[in-house]
Amino acid sequence: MAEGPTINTIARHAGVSIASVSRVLNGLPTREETVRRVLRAAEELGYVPNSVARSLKSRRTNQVAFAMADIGNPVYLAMVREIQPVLRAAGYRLLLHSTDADVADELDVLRGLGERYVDGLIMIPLRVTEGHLSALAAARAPVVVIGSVPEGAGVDNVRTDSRTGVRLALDHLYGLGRRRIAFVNGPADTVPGAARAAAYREALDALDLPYDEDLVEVGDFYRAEGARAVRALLDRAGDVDALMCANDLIALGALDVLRRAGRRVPEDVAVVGMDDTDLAAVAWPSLTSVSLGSARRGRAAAELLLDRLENGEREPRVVTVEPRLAVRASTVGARAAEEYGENGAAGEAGDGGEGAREAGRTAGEEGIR
Amino acid sequence: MAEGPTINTIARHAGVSIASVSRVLNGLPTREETVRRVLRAAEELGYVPNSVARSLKSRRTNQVAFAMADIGNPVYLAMVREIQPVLRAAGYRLLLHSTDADVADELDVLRGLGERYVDGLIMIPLRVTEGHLSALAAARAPVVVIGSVPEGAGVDNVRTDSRTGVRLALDHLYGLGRRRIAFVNGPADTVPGAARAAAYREALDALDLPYDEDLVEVGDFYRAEGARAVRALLDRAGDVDALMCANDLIALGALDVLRRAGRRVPEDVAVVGMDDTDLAAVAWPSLTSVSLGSARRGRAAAELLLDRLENGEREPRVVTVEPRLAVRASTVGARAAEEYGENGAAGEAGDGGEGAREAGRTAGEEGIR
DNA sequence: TTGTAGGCGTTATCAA
DNA sequence: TTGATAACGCCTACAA
Repeated sequence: MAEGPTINTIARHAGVSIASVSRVLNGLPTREETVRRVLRAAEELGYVPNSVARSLKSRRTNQVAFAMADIGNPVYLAMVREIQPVLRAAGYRLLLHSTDADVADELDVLRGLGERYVDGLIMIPLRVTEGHLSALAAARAPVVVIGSVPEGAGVDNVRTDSRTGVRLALDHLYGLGRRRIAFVNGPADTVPGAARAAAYREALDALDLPYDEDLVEVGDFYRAEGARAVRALLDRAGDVDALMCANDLIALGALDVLRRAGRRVPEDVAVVGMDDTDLAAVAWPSLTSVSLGSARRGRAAAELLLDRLENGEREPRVVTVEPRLAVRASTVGARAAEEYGENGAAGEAGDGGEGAREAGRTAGEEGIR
Repeated sequence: MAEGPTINTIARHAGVSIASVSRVLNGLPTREETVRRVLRAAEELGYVPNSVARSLKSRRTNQVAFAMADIGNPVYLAMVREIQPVLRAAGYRLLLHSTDADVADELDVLRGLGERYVDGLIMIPLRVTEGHLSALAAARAPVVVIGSVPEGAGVDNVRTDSRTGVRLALDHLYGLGRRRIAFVNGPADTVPGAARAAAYREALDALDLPYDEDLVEVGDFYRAEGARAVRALLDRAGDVDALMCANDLIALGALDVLRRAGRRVPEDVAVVGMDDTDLAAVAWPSLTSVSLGSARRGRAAAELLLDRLENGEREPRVVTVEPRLAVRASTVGARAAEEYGENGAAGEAGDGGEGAREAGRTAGEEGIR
């Protein structure tokens, strides 16, 4: 761990000034003889430029941060997987912040931009408070927010459209002849919780189905909670023939409970999840799920940020990613599901940007394919 | 995005020297009046110290990098989830490198340490070449390697023991009365592939079971390949009564094929995976899997690195994480599996360090629980 | 073509 | 207790 050589060391070694060293290293016009001597010295000494010093001078770190609640969440994970290569290709390193869905943490991250340890930030706030808006306005580096943010927040914004998403699912279920379509939501006081609840009512309306309180259960966005909620639902409304779940984990819990209750999926009860995570394809029966385009949102966010880093002064932009329905066995049965193709959704990563990259052979430690 | 204030700005504002500003900001003894003026100016100007300048001076970045093949891989993901909070608690930011399992990339990361953009590195090399060894020896910052590394490599090292892992699985299967235990491996020329192949032979030996070439199939570490391999196996050795799969994805592929072939799991064929990823608990039937302690390995690596950052000169240390068997339905049946507890393995995160942290409510975008 | 010198924002030393 | 000043490693006018 010897102290590394600096341009000073090289200058001495090569018998030139540090300015010449810098010039050579940056490819500025220099006498050939000098170039040779500098390069040789650099080579011999194993010189590597100090990025911190360079950053201080250039005011760029070539680092970008991504802040989300928890990297263990498959939705955020899908985003990271897209964000990382895009940034990397542009020469940026990726820094990860797990905010644990804590508002104070999120605000800290925003204020932390003043430390200038990154050139920009992609963030998914749990919810958007007043504090967020003022912190965003005062941010000392470009920020891209994933998740809806009010007009005039002054930041680039990537959204999805859960309204349409829920609508796709309910239309699908309706088309399959389902009429008693229950809804299992997460907490109503979260942004997505509220949005999805509203979307459910709207979709029912559009289909001319009555809104029945007995068919709605609110729990949390976890598997165990999903199970609990579905048990409650079945007790209360034994005639449900479809479950719209506010995310895939809830849906997995639903599958567990239905299986134990002896209800066949999808014959007796069809189940739809949301987010179209990797888990949907692994579940049995495989899970029909509304894709909210996590990967595409991640990619879009990265691209917006890069663009803004080149071009700091353009107007803030809003990108909306359209939801899709990934049809699988939990609504149409295993046989039909195969006809839809292996996973229903048409290439989540979109536009030739392949989501699941070839990872070579990691031997027992591989991503899903 | 106005240029931020520096200690110079504050000094002018407060009518003191930059030295005084620095002192106050660092809590060094200062006259109270001066403290007040500096703090007020800092407050008014919204001063935030520039971490780049600070790093240049202090020669510490408070950043640590984690380099693995692909963050989408559930095994690495489990590691990141442990590494992140440990580092964060110690005041370090986490930087992510996806090497795509490319040796050249890995070496680049090691050489890149010379840029001093991080204080240390945790890395999982795909395989350990000569190049790795010399790059490790020349590394300009402390490195912790996850995965076996030869004695004398001079770096901290976290390992698992796949030998024992496979042994646990085969003992379990044997105990259930299985005698025709096939093995589905990934490429034999990878480190884990080779290790697991050897472990399988050894475990057979220990059980006095014959090694039967027909019972071994080599493919890749993916679900589709696992499916292919198992089809081949069934064609060739229809009497297999158990499948030892070299990772969970292969095992998932196996479940698909068995289901289609009308073989009941576990009644006709028991299936064991490896790595005990989140997917194992989601699969149906839920998958018995050898846990190689991904989370614990991650945590151990982070702790080793932190220790070394405090104490640069101690001897390199080797930590070995013991494998465990997570028994689930794919070997003992759904009913019995429940008696083992929800997922068989006794708290993978170990030692009170809870792996699956409460993530609050992320509303539709949650990790598995 | 090259070298000297100043500055990026901090910290730390040394006089005053 | 405070201020001037010199680093940290690099880049870049500007002068030679």
